[in-house]
Amino acid sequence: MSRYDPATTEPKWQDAWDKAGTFLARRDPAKPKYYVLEMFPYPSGRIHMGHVRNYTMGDVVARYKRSCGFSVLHPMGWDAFGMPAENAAMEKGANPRDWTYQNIADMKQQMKPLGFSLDWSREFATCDPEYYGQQQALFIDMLKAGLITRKAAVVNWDPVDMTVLANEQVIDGKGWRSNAEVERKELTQWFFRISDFADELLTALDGLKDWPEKVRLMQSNWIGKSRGLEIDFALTAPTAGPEGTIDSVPCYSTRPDTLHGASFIAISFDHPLAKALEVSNPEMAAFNADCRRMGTTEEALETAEKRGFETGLTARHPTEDRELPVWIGNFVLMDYGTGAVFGCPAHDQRDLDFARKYNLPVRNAFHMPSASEEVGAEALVPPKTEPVIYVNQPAGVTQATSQEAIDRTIDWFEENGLGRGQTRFRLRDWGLSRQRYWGCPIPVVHCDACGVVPEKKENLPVELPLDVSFDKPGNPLDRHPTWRDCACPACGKLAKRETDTMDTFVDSSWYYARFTAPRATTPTVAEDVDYWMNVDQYIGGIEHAILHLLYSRFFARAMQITGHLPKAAIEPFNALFTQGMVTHEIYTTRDERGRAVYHLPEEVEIVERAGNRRAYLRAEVDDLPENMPNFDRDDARNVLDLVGTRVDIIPSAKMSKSKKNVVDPVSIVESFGADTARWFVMSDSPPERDVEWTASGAEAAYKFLGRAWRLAAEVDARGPGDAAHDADLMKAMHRTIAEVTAGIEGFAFNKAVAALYAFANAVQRTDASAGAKRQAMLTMAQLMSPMTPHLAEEIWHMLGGTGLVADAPWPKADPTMLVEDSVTLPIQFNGRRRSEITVPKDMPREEVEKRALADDAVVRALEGRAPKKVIVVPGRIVNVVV
RNA sequence: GCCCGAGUGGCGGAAUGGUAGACGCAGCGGAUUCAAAAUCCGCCGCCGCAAGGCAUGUCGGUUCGAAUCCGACCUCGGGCACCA
Repeated sequence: MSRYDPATTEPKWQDAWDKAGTFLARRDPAKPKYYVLEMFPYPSGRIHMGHVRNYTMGDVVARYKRSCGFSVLHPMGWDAFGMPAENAAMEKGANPRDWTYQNIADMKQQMKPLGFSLDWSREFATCDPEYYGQQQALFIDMLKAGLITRKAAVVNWDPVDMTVLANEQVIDGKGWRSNAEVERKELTQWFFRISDFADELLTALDGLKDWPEKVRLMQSNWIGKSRGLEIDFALTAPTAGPEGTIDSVPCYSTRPDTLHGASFIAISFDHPLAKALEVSNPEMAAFNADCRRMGTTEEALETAEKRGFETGLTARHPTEDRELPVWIGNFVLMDYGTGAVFGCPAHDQRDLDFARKYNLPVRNAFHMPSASEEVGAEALVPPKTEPVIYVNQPAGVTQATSQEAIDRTIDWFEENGLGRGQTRFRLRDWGLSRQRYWGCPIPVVHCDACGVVPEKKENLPVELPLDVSFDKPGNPLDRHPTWRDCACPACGKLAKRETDTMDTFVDSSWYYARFTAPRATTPTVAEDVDYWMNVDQYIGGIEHAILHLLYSRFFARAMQITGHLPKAAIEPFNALFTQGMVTHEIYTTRDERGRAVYHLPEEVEIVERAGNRRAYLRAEVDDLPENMPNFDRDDARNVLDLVGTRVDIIPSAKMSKSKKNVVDPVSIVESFGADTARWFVMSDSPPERDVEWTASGAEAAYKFLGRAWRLAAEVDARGPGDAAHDADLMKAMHRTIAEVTAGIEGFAFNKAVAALYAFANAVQRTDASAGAKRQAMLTMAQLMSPMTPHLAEEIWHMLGGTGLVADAPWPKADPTMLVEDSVTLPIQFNGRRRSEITVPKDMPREEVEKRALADDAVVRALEGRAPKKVIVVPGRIVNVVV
């Protein structure tokens, strides 16, 4: 073979690995284990560059750890339940099961050529009855352990399609298909009691040292521990409610220090008081009904215009002789706190906007020490650590930081029996019921005599029926008579199966544990989870920073309580890495009505001249030679400006089908090979940031791999060389080993790649002996092998390496080869670089200073003045200050 | 709206308190070639003939020294509990 030829070599080495069983994970008590996991994909049917990047990162770590002597577990599976399968069923009449398994087969076929070091023998899909049956067993154990409860929750209800909508199916408050105004509807639902673990999930975050700080912060804020005060505001006129007379409104506040500034009470439209009053007040009922049409997301609530309805009731201020009007506010939710708040406009922007709108009074509870201005358009909300001057503070605080004042206020109210200090969490219980077909059936039965009864474990899995139709909206399980009707597991009488299925987040909350024993007839097996758990390195998108990761952490605890995981695995992911997206430019033209029309990258011709990039529709460019006999592609821009259609280039955006800025990994692998795709996604951009896919970047990656191949093939071509240069090459080699190792260990793959580029330049330019070059290229192959495993095997084999490079131990940098004898120091004059000197590494500070002051540029700059100060930082810099 | 990030040449980025722009792309010049592709060598932040000046989203601060630390702002991205 005389050239780099990935099309033939890549399948060859993949076969070699398969035959040798190189990547099968084995429990090997003689070796330390390492578990690498990438967030498993949803089987959409097509892999995209984001997948390639995600799995390449995991593969680099897996292959590297393997070389370092670890017994590695690197599995792959499919997050296979979810709405797209049902949508496909509705749109194309496909069966969700067939559609999903076909997609899995397609995606696996696209993924295999990339050469990932995966143990495919452990593959499973969450829609396999073998998997979800064990999930049902977990559910039953958790139900019996008191980790699951049932209660009412609000869902998006489409009154036309008579179905529950996901948040993404609600567009501008309307159902995506019916276009009907969506309503809030209460349903009884199953919940995981995750809020019982709020404090534990919060404090345990401190132990997750190898998680990104930002993810821990996001989770911490999400859990939202707060200390506040619950105070009763007595109604001046008690009102008859559904469950007796309501004579006060309890309000929870994290800012009880500002009670003097309270100027109104706002209650939720679902508050018992609101429900009691609306019966006799049609106008209020209409307002409340309107509120109940709002979306269920926090975002919808927070961004909606703040509106209120005055109830006419008043409540007494608990410590001052005045009354506050009671309003219904669309921004107060019954699920939070007590469903009622006191409004303090001066120190809360939302309350201030509300007060200005409805002409409610605004009074300062405190001022800044420097000024005592009344609040205008903006609420006064200084950091809680800044001292402020209080006015008529209930606990008698005059000057203090807000934090101190809050603590003292809570104490004072408790001492005087006027309120209750409380710790609350923002985290709510995890509603897991979904009114959908394509999910894991909730294994319970509703019996008229026995109530809610869990299915017997021997009857698991409760399998989804296959004879379903999606011609009508709603959940087909709900109208499937033979599936729905069943025997009560307790009394044996005719009963009804639960027709709700589980949230797909449940599926992904324990798959990491299942990979340790994917075929077991129990959810997990002790000796396997003992050996393999935890996941040592977890890799996935930042979009999962909160929900998926928090739910998984909860599940690990629940599985420990129910005996499915050891105590040591209570935090399932030792280290977490969140990678960025793969982006691409978007190409648009406008149609006759001015709307954007998107074009695929391959439909666009980019013409680049003098630093300007312009794009044209390729079809027109291809037509040109016929139209113009003297067509010169170099001069295409000028010609195209006259006859071509200009295409606008919109810089990097997340790849999406609708914007047509997608690059298909399959076509990249076909034209350049898997190693090029892998090398490209690892180079240039740091892995936590987004990477922009560019055609020229992919070509550059391909060219470099060809160059590396040639350097190896031509080790002897330039003659025996000169052994006098060997030491320099070996120094460069050891420096490269150190840099690549540090790059992989520190998830800075782009820096590892840069070091390999530099090393290739060094090998190319050296006059060292052929033997030294051979050694350099063998090491180069090893260092490249995690990123470009096929090429590495090829070079290794070509240069006579023993066995597979995948089995060779990772090279170690010799520390004595990394030290330099002399060092070049920049010399600054008043902080600006003027010159530099090269001195022996260990030169004493005084001598360095003397040399620096004797430097021509320094003498010139001093103009005869004496330096005021000379700063010498050994090994780094000299700064002369006058 | 709230929470969390990110902003450095024409482009991707490097430098985490000490020479801003490593390495790569694009571009420019040269070698090789009948020619082209490929390959190889060199140049390459901006202004300036030069000396020098200006430059890390914007404005201010700390420091002998700031891309890096602090404060305010701007823009873009992620999440907001039924998308996965």
